[in-house]
Amino acid sequence: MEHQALDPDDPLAIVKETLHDQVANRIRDLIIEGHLEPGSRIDETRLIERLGVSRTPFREALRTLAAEGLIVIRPSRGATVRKLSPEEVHSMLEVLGSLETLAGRLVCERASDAEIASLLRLHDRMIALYGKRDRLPYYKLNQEFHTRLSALSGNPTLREFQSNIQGRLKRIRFIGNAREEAWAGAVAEHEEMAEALRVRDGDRLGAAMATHLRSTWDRVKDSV
Amino acid sequence: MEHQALDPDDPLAIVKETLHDQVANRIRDLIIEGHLEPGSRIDETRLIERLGVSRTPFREALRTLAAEGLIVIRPSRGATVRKLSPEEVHSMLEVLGSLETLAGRLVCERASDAEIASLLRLHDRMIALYGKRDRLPYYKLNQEFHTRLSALSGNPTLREFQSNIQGRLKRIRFIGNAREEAWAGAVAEHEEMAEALRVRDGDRLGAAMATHLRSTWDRVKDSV
DNA sequence: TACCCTCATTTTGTATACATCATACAACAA
DNA sequence: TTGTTGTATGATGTATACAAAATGAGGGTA
Repeated sequence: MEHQALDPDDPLAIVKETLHDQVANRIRDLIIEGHLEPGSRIDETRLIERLGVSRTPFREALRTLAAEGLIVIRPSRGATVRKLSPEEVHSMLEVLGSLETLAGRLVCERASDAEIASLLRLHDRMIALYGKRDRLPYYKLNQEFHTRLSALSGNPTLREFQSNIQGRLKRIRFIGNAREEAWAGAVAEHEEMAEALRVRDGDRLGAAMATHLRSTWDRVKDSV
Repeated sequence: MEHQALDPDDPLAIVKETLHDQVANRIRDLIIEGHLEPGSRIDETRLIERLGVSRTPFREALRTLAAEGLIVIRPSRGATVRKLSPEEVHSMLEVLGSLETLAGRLVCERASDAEIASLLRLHDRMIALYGKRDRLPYYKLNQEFHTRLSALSGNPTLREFQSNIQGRLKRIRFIGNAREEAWAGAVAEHEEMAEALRVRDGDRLGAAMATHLRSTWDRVKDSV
């Protein structure tokens, strides 16, 4: 007899997480939080010791992260945290722009009124945080806004890739809003996105997303 | 003293490939060639035996393939070849359309005349093969055309994602051109793409790519 | 017949041991 | 010196051993 297929949305389901998944998540966090710097070597022995796992799940996690583009493994030479060149960052923002433009159009076509309302609520909370210049929560909500927008496109592949690129750029984009006028610019672009959402104008929202991501490049290009 | 960074173009360089890379490539081929059917279980024991490797590199390869979206691993339940729902196929073609639209525009902006000429030569060879109804070589050249177009966009991220989606859809798209009129339609779309390339009209090429991938969905949707 | 149990078997997850390779450094030669 | 070769050390790659979990086949009960 086979078990029922697990429904990941079922709140009763016990989510079983294997060690390599836990390790992968942990290392992802270490990279994002800056404990592992881009370009730096990942010392297997030391990290294994600190994480308290054996090499097998650890190395499997490394393979996953490599496939995700977060680290680079060179045969017999170990793994390093991937260091993005400015060109690579630009290329990612270019692709992200294309993806989120599509997401914007799809959301206006397919999302329910309730879903759009929830996006707008997220937006309002972001604006409130901007008013208080509360940078970290704003940043997190901003990430969530883009993630949700992609999710609500109803296109799982779009969602997957958006999430992947966002993951690769997480650290860099955090730096982006450091300057006050850059942050103000981003907020203005978000206002335009929110307005397009309110009137469900897919082309307008798409254009706003494209503009937003081109501007994002302008905001971060000097710090990469 | 550190080794010289390997120049992959140096014909003298010994390309070192670890076992898990070889295994990953091998399994990719097995999936594409249909020896491992979508939805079917991947029997670790048996496959390991036939490949002649131990479990460690094999399982690392599985992790890589899972991150690429080719297989699905459920904790304690083993791996299965990912079976795409029609919705997923559609979502991938939608994203691929968006990516290749961007690629088309970028190629017209950035590629050299020689590069565009090489794309057009590829196109001409495809047409010749279509004239002979030589399906397998046509299919392969077609894949290469799309791959090269993405590469010539000069955007490495675009290239990476295009390649990923193309890999996931390889089997399905092969089925697509089975019917004669479907194939003829694809060829007509490629003629339009070639013409846009000749005159370096980025918007026109982008539009042609978008149309092409929407039509691809129409061609494959009944067989997924 | 349908529905649990139980337990052997198989399969998967993890740890560890062994093999191979890169790197650093010392000894030597030019 | 300067460059080259040999060698030790540590890190990476792979195989195997052991642990834990899932699966499946009876066998009993309602």
